[in-house]
Amino acid sequence: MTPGPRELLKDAGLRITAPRIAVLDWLAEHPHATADQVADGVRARLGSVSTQAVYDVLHACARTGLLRRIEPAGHPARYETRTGDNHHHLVCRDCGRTEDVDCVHGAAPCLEPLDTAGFAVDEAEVLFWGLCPDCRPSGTCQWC
Amino acid sequence: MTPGPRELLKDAGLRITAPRIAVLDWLAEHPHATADQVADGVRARLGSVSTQAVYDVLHACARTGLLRRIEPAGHPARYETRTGDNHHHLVCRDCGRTEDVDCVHGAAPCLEPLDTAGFAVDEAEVLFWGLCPDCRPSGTCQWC
DNA sequence: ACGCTCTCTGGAGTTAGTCAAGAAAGCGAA
DNA sequence: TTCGCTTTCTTGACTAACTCCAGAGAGCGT
Repeated sequence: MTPGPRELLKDAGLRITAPRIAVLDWLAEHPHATADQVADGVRARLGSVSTQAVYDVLHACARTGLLRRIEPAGHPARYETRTGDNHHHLVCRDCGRTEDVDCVHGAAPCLEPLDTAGFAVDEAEVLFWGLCPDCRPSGTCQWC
Repeated sequence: MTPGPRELLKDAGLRITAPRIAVLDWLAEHPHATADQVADGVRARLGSVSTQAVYDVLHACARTGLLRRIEPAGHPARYETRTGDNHHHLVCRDCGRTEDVDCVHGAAPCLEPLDTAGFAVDEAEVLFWGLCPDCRPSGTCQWC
């Protein structure tokens, strides 16, 4: 049994509040949502929540590892509850739709650069760019 | 001998204008610069260039393959003249400093997702996140 | 040298998010 | 179960990094 939002928040040392529970609940059902979408979803459930509160919750949860933040270039940030494993993402260049892809190489960090130039590397992020099925057949397709 | 900006622009079917030459010249000397930095550099050379012109040049050149655009999450986009090969990047979480890394696996596309979920994938982007030598020794370091 | 078309200028507008101050609410201790 | 400290939420102003638009200006093929 996976732990509910209350346990997750408690274990992370965060206070249990209605906005936080609603954000985690909603994101569990709607992975890869933007902050805007999360705000809408949470408001539908709680009535009224400030934008700032949503951003605070998302940041607090991302910081403590309850949520993972994905920021595809040119698109607003997206959040997901699937953390801990080192999976990667497919992103549609057109609509920003994002899907999970399992790690190509097994365990994290999955890839190591040849020369780190003195950087302390802690994560290898892999994004696969393309067009999703919905955007692909349109006339704007530049790959066919 | 590598071709100069004029030849590159001509071959790409773009008009040869002072802002374009200046942008390409300046970027060749300062890889991984932001649009802001490019604008400053170009203005230092030409006197006065509109922000819009800089963005237009960067977009036109990125579209025709003269420049590559890198957009690390949470940092402004950066541009580089090294295109054609499938190299990747090291990005500092703190200051956004970006460095080249040669492809971990040889030839492009270098990686293939196991399941593309119907996406037409055309690029695998790899970003190595960490802290650069300048940001690393500071007290805010969370990895040591 | 002409004129079509692409490019640049200047200014307003947008998106996605941050900052700050005070009110409200969680939660450990009494 | 109440107190009071601290975190969290609300409201509203603010910012960075772009984008959009209309018109002026400048390449370049003929």
